[in-house]
Amino acid sequence: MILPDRRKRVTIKDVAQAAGVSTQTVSRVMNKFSYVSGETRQRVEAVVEQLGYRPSTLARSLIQQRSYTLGVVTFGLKYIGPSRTLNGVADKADELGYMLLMKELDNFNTNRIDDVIDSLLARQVDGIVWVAPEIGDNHAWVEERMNKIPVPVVFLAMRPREGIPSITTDNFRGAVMAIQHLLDCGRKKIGHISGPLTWWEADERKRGWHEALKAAGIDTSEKHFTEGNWSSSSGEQAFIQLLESFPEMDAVFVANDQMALSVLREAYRRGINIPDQLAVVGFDNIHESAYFHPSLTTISQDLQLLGEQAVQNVVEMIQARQVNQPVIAQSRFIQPTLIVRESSK
Amino acid sequence: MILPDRRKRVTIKDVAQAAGVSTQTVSRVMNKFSYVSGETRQRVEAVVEQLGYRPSTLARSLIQQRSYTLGVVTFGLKYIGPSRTLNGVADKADELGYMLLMKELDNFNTNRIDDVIDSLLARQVDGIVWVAPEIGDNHAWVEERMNKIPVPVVFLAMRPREGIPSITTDNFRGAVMAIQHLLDCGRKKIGHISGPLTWWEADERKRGWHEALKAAGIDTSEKHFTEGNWSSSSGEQAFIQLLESFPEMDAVFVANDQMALSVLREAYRRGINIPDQLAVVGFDNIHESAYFHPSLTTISQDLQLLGEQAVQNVVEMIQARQVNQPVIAQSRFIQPTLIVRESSK
DNA sequence: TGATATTATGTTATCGATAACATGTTATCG
DNA sequence: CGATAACATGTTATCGATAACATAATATCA
Repeated sequence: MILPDRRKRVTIKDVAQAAGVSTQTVSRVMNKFSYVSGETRQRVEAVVEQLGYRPSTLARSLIQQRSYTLGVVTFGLKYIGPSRTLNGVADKADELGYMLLMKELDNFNTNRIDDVIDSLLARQVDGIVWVAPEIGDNHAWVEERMNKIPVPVVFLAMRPREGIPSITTDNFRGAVMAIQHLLDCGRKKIGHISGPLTWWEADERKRGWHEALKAAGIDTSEKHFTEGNWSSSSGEQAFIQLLESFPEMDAVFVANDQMALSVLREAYRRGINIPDQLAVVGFDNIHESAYFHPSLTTISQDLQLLGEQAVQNVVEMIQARQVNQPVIAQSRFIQPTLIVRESSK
Repeated sequence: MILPDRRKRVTIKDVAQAAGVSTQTVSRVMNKFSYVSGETRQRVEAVVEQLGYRPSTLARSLIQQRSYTLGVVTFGLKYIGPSRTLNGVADKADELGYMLLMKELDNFNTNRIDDVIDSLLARQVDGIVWVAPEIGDNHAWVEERMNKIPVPVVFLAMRPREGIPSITTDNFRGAVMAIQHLLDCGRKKIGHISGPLTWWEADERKRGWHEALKAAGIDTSEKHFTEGNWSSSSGEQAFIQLLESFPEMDAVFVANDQMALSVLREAYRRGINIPDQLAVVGFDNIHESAYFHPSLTTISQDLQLLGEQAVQNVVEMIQARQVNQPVIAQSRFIQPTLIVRESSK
């Protein structure tokens, strides 16, 4: 069948006229429910097909005060973590019939955050998923302004706050699991290479390292960890530094797999056998880590799932609001899992 | 300052009433141009500030037939390539004052593609950036339907087609550069591990490998390459198979860095020295490849830039159309670069 | 100084759809 | 068989903004 030229948009009026009915009847046909006779329905449907009519979601959103669109605020999309999360968000949104209006943050100043929120609201998003992580005080605005935002918002990778919906990997528990595993392997001198400690997630992982060791009666000090910035290159530096300040170290917990990768390489260069002399545990379980040499023991977090659940959450809140149910804001944790590979034993 | 409760939206009418002017005057103040007395302007601006009024982009889009929103169609977001591209798209869109309406494809059937396009158009996107790659005949619809789509569309990672705007890394040239480099290193028996050959990009890289060798007077046959699916695990399989069918191989060009990673590992396990016995060149230049062991020689493609240029392109086409200029559809290539590291010499 | 241009503001129509209300026709039932 | 419910369709108001047109006051110039 030859499709009609779509250069000028076909509107509900065109259809109504061509079918010899009112626009209201066309609307009824398009939206299924309510009474339309079989004959009329068929006639209208035929015209719809023939003209290639698609209702304007825009116009519908305006009158219904509802857009079936979610706002997504991201940060660091060029890294794999945020994009895996975004992927989960996109899949779930699609499944539930929502589109995504995306906004990538570049830096964090509060003015800009207001703009971002406003620009999403100006387009009538029904809810917002905040994928950008908590860094420094970049979420300071949350407590103050949340109740001014007229749609549900769910935060990811944010420190749980009373009365504000959030969902995040349990970074603390993940780190504890990593340390526990190393202790089980008989290691006692466990160092840590952290992510940038302004990041809440990095801080949690470091806290897990510290607390788990403390619980095992082992003290940690400044000498036992160094700070990276998530990148492989920073990991290399951090490792070299750590070797100097903590030479007797027999295991290291690295805050992400990228940094762990360069630990593996640098260890090899220096003739440090992994895992015999030094056990290594990463965090994230990126696809490649199973193919590092040696393959990397790591804490797996399901970011895809995280994204999906966040969308599920917002949509539930949207629906609850529709029927005027009270919306309960909850903070949820998703538990990561330990994947044991060659780099530890 | 205490922000007003945003639970009920502030409209232009509220502002007009509070300021004692007509809505039109408020509109004039918001949109700068046209005559408004200084006094009135100030009064209106004060009210806008006080009520926290933000115009509804939705309503504006409806009347202006223009949304300042671009549709983005992605595929495989959980992989790093597409997300780097998306990052470029997001940055540039932001810079040019556009928002992004995102749609992630899961699989490819033509019906769904129609739906995707329709759902974007129903929201009045001003243009579309098609980030999803060409796989099999999933772009077959393009030639037939492009002229029915009433807004500019730019395709990425698509075989250039007459009259259809596209922009893509020059995969063929990249592969040729890789092979040329290996030839320059004195290698003559150069194998190839390709991506899935239904992907146009994978096919181009393979073609580059084949043609470059042919130009150097070296024949290739079925035995000299195997096919992977981009993943590290498939790369491992493909490499093992290739070692069997092409044991005398002294270099291998691998279609992406993930697969190259497992080639490095498997070679190490088998005691094959890299680069002495076997030189390895990858493709993509992912962040980690500089930290592989040995570090990986690779072809770097700037996906961020690709995304940026695509947006630049669509926006130019949108603007041209605004002033009724003819829009010239061009296919553009972005040249990749060779990064020499330890895995070849 | 009267004609015309500029400035300032308001009124009405419009974008494309649905909500709310109205009306007429056909079934159904006691 | 008359009353009421169910079905079928149309008319008008509305969402929140801007376009197009109208009007009035002031400024400018021959």
